[in-house]
Amino acid sequence: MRIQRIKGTNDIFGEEIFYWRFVEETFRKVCESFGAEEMRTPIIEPTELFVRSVGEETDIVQKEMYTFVDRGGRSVTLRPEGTASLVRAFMENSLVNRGFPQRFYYVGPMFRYEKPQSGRLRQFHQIGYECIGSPSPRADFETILLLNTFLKEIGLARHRVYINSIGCPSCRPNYRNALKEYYSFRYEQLCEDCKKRYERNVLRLLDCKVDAELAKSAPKSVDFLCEECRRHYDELKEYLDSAGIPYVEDHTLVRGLDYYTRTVFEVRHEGLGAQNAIAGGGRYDGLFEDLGGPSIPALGFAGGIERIVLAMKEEGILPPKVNPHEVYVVVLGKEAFKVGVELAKKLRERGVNTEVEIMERNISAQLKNANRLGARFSIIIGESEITRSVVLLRDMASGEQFEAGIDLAVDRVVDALKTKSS
RNA sequence: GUGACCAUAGCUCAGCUGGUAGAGCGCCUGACUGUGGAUCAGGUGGUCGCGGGUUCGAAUCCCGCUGGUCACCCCA
Repeated sequence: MRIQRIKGTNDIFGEEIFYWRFVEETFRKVCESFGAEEMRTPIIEPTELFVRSVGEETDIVQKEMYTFVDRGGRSVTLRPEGTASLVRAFMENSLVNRGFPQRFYYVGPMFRYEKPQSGRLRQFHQIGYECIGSPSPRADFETILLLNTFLKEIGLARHRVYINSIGCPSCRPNYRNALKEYYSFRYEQLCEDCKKRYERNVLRLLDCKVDAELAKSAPKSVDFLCEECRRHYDELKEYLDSAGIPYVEDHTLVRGLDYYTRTVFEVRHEGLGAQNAIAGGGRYDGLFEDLGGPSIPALGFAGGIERIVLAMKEEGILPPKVNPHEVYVVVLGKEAFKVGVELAKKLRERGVNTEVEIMERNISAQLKNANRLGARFSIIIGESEITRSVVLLRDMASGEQFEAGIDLAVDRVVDALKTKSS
């Protein structure tokens, strides 16, 4: 058997690549329009980084990380998410000195050892954004606004923004106790997994699908918020309302990463199936300290490119495409090839994507190839053209063709492409 | 990690209750020896995912493995 790709990974090419480029380029554009700069961090990090940030008890750390020992005996991990790396990089490069706030975005592959299904792969790709330094709900608002703007630019319509507040270290213990009390009376009704969660992390009980009914009438985190958290949450909603950004309060929304404080949010798409969260994030005011740094408030989100692309397809959104074969240069013979190469060079300098025949085929096969590739024009160069210093210009759509001097041919093709495509 | 369904030509699939492979599309060639897209003719193409078992005989039945898909779990 031939070697095949690793389970849960994908080759991306052809039509698919245009969706990806559109998502990535739109994200870059939107982030930069909000004042964010790009950051690229290694995809491999010390295992410790994720254990301390994402949380020892989380599923990600417990069973989903690509962790191995390198040749130097160090435990390293393929990043399962982007925030930890960015925070690490922020501290390691002393970026505090640049003042606040600082907005960053990133694009790249993440790795989680899970069983693949629709919208879930072992190597998947995220676009992410982090806003560092502001404790204000205005930062939360702006971050959600940015995400919303991006999704709108992509063209998505059938998605919803869900928000919740899970409090801070001072008020969450109260809530946790209330939840424990609530579930202690219903312990026997819980599914096996939830019985374990009851001990480890009660908050997780809320997003269990088996016990969803119980979660509906469970105590809500928003009812246990301290004064500060309460004000923060209310103000965020005020800004969202004022800006006309639609959202739904979901009191069962708790995220699977331990570093979140106060605001958490998620965007779900209705056309997607089980894995319907296309983006998610929240505030992480304690993360810098958890990683041994100063206390710096921050928040951010990540979106899954694969899932966003699925959502686009679901809604019938087509990305812009690039035709790498606008012009096909048909050459008949060695001298014609030399002339064709020169002509192609001039066209490329004018920004026209041009392919020159290198298979030494007959004219019929070359035109057939040009047609298949979707060339708008073919330029035919044979011996009779060379002796008269002309080329044949063929419009592939109409089949019309005429002779032109080489320099004139370049101008005419460039003009024709310009008028047609605009 | 658990479960269900699936795995035949480059692609989409057929192959009924076991008798050692077929279609459409694609690709190549020709009709059209310097003209593509339509049509027609011909050609290329598969140790039927891998390994084992039952059988005179397995693509077809059974078991295992690998991979895919979907769901659980969790998340992007």
